[in-house]
Amino acid sequence: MSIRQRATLDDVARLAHVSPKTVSRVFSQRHLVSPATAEAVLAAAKRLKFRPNTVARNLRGGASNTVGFVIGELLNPFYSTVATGLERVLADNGKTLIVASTDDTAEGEERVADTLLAQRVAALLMVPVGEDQSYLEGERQLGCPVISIDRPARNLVADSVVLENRTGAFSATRSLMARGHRKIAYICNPAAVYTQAERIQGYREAIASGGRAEPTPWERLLDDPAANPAAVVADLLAMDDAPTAIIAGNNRMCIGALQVLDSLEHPPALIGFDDFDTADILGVSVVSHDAVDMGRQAAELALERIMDPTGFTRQIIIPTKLIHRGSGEHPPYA
Amino acid sequence: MSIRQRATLDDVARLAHVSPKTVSRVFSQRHLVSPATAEAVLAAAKRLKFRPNTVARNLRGGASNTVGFVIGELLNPFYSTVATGLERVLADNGKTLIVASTDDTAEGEERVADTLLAQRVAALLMVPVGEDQSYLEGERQLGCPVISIDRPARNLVADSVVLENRTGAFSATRSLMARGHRKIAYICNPAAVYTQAERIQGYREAIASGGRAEPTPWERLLDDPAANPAAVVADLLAMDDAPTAIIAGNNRMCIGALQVLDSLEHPPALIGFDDFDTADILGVSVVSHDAVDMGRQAAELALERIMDPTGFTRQIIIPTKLIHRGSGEHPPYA
DNA sequence: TTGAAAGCGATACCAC
DNA sequence: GTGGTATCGCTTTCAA
Repeated sequence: MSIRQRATLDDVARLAHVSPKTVSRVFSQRHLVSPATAEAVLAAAKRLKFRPNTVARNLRGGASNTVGFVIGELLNPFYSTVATGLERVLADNGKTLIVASTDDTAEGEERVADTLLAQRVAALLMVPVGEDQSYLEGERQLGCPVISIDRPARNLVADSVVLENRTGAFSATRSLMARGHRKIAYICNPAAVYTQAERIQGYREAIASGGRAEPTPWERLLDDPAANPAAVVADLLAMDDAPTAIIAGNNRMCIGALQVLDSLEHPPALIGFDDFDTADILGVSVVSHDAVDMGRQAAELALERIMDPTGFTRQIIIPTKLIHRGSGEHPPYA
Repeated sequence: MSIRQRATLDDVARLAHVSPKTVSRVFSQRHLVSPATAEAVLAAAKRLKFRPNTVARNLRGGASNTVGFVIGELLNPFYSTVATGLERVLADNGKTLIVASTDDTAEGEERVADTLLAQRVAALLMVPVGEDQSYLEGERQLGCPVISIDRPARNLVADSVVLENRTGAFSATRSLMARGHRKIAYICNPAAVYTQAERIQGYREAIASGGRAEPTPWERLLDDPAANPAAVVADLLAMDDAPTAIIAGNNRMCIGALQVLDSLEHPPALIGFDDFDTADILGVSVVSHDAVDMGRQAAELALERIMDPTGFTRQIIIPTKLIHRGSGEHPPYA
């Protein structure tokens, strides 16, 4: 199984008896070449199995046709869904998507961003993990736009696309209150991220709007990746003054809660954040959003910035929506 | 917010009063440069915010440090899970992952593969969609290895990583038979893909091993993306001779079946293919597999082939495992 | 409409 | 240890 040589533009030119430049034109500005010449060139290209090299092509321009996406963990369905939206828009615009994971660490983020920048991505999309993205400021000034997804970047001028977290949590809480709940818990893990800070805020505002001044004793803001969601819920329910309703700050906590609630005769009401496949079967009410659209909008923002790196930065807010499926609509059982 | 120029290796050389070649060495073969010179170069590089350009670097070598992954739909958790495994191994080996979706069409596959090959990916990983991948034969001979994931490529010499589909379906069927089931249905959509062909085969073999020669009347092999899984199940259950157990050939069909079964007092037994997040909560027995590992193995195969494009192709089989959770272990209710 | 020549940013080969 | 020089594959002036 021998390895042949790859044909270059020059090879094609030679075979077609034209100059390299003409071949180049055939593959980029066909209309500037006479039909006869073009045909001859294409025939030669075909015979040699010639394929233009995008990399060499972009070497001139400075930036490539690739866009980087720095993500915590592709395994997380939320991010892979965002990636789907990104990829669709980018592909439609002749760009390809490079994905790189940070393992959810700040060092990982910087390392990975570095790799992507070395590839001269035309734009850098990222879900920030670290506390500080100022290390990207130089690149931004060098013309590589940065778009922050799901959480705003810190100490860096960057466009961002985030969810309507606060309002989402607020509505969920108010919805429970409207059904008579007064003892509403909020559980999440990890808690030290922008999205949770916002959601907690929304929860607290709703609680406060009900006349309660001090924070509730039912907040469980964990920050231990190893923590067992089910145990947290079990603890809450064992309280003397147990909550009659629970808001789960994310997917994992919601599913963890379900494991406990499933076996109860009179479970507390439950509303999750982030929709999931079997939520309708399980009758779980959730604060939902369109993550594909989030990716799409981020990609469009990126394309816009690639065209024009100057101009004011923008923040796009993706709406959230409370979906009623039963688990969050019954009154307190006590 | 002015756009500055990006510093090149030459700029650094000039500032450090050394030749470009020396700068190059500092960034690739540091040990060949005297510590003093290296330090001076690094200082200059830092001042100019110099970052080596991977693209230009790879221009010489012929192939890049990128690996392409052609996928039907990143939205499908199975594929995004595979992508996770891929990315981890590739990142550990200094390669970056480019993902591109085909929208599950053969034309899409070819178009997307073309884009990736034009980027000179060092290897092409793909979940084949079309009926024929012979169009890649030329590239393979040109030194770009192709690794087929989840289904073997057709008319193309390529390594592949697939699941133990047949045995998985066989075990599931036998397990149901061991619990007294004789009327076992198999439902899937789409049916015209390798994985389903294999699983159906395993199902039939198990049925045959029970002494039944002719095919069962409970096979529902659909090929209509718009078909409603729940309706298929409802139809089955409405039969005079309704099945007492159902095997769902994939995730979507399994969840569709659940929607119907959930409301029945004496539902038929159910075993799904592909695990999912809430399967344990719902008590759904499934034929499970490790998709992250699948990606990992595919990536390792790719790296191996990049090093040595010759040699025999291999097929790696990822084991499947029947997980008992209740839905598939009860006897027939009739 | 077509072509010659000079890069793009880095590396490799070969001297010193 | 260090430096010239050609080169990777293509595109962009600028002429013809």
